[in-house]
Amino acid sequence: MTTASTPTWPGAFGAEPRRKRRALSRELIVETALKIVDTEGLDALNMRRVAQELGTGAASLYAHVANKDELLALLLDRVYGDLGHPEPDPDRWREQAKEFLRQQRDNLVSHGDLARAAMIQNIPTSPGGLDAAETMLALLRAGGLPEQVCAYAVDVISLYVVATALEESSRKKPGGQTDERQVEAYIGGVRSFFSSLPAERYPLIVAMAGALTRNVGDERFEFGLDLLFDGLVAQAGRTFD
Amino acid sequence: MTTASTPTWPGAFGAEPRRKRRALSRELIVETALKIVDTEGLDALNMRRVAQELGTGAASLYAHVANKDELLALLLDRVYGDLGHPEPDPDRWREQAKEFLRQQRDNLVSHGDLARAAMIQNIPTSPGGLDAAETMLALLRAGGLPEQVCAYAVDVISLYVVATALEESSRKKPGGQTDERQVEAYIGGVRSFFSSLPAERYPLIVAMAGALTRNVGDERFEFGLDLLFDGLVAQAGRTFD
DNA sequence: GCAGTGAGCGAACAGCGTTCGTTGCTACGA
DNA sequence: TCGTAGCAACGAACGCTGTTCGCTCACTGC
Repeated sequence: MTTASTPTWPGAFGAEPRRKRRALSRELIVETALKIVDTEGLDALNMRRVAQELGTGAASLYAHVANKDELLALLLDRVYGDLGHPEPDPDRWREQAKEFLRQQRDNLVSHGDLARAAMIQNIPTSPGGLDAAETMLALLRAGGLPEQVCAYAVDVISLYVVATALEESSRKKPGGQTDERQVEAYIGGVRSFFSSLPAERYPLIVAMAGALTRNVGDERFEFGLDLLFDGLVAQAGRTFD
Repeated sequence: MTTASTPTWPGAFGAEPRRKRRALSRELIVETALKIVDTEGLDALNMRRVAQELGTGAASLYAHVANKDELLALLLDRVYGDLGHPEPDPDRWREQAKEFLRQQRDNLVSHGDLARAAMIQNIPTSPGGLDAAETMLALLRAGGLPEQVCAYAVDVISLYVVATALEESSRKKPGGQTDERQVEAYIGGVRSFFSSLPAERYPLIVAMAGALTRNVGDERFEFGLDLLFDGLVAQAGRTFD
């Protein structure tokens, strides 16, 4: 059931941290799980760890959350729920859409490698995910694109955002803050790997090692966005059936 | 080490299936694992299951394979190794590239939900993956696209292929063959879910439920390919630095 | 014919998600 | 004010996972 009974909260907030019976709730569990993902990464997230953080046992969580998959879905829903939903303006739809997607990506990368969970869950079924899809569809429709083009496009685009977020997050240790040194070291490692390959077999990869690992701010992400929207506009005249 | 010592193969092929000491090898293990993924899906793949299939224990596999991650990498490498690599023709580069990507996708979807493993492994480091990247780069360069555009594009494109394969495979039960009935049932379920949503909050999703779940052959995949290549050509004039 | 080497292997470990049966607090009715 | 019903919380356990540890023993080179 989605409606958890309202949690009782006896006494002042945080007054008795070690009272025997803590007041658990979906929200508290999701909050705690998100904190773990933020600081230690998705791999460190397990039911026992969440329970430990709440000073209880894993079994207690199952009164509020069906299973780990549902917990992950709730995490994603929470992250997608943090998005602002602009009013579509036909004159600015493209920039609005790009801004919306930037926000979506930033939200994801700010929560460790949570994007990895989003990658598996391909079709949005949670309120937050549906809200995001609805907003994106509205922006595309505001651009005057045909219905079927919008339908196909919304899939490709959100896929790109999630995948980019995943790639971005994989460059950072689960530690947390954007240590520029860390990212640079990772990129450098990949570049030297490409450079070290046999040039007879991989001439282009070797020659383009620099271009392939270029990492200047959000240039890569922005390139993909422009590519997608240019392609989208070019496909606008396409007919179906 | 990548060079496994040449496996001894005593007697005729399959002559003594129940001799005490089986001749294991990387190839045999990979082959067996791939068979399991094909027939039962990626979730059913574990070391004990592979060992059981080979009539031995899980521990025996670790003499040939470092760990499960390496096994997955080997599986992916094998699948990517099955690709044909066309000679780039500047007059036909776009159609060649599209055909190459279709092949890539078909290879992936023909092996259950193996694409899920490919999704995590973002940067190709195995011979097969590098071969695919090299070929794709050659095709893009044959199109006369700038170096940095090719570098960014090869990432976005291969991402799209893998993600599409993943989505496709998630529509089938691990059972195996493309049961059209099954896919239709899945799609229908998603469509009716979209239709059943509250129209006040999700007007576009409800109205476009049909378009969003349209599944006519490879139209969806081809749409994405055309979108990407149109966008790519549009981005060709872009300058960097 | 024999010693030595290393693959094969059973057993075990630590960790995972999840379930079971019990406990004990809390809110409510008598 | 007391008793009790209901249910969240909980410890322990189950079955599964990937992986490691030594022992065994068949094959190889001498």
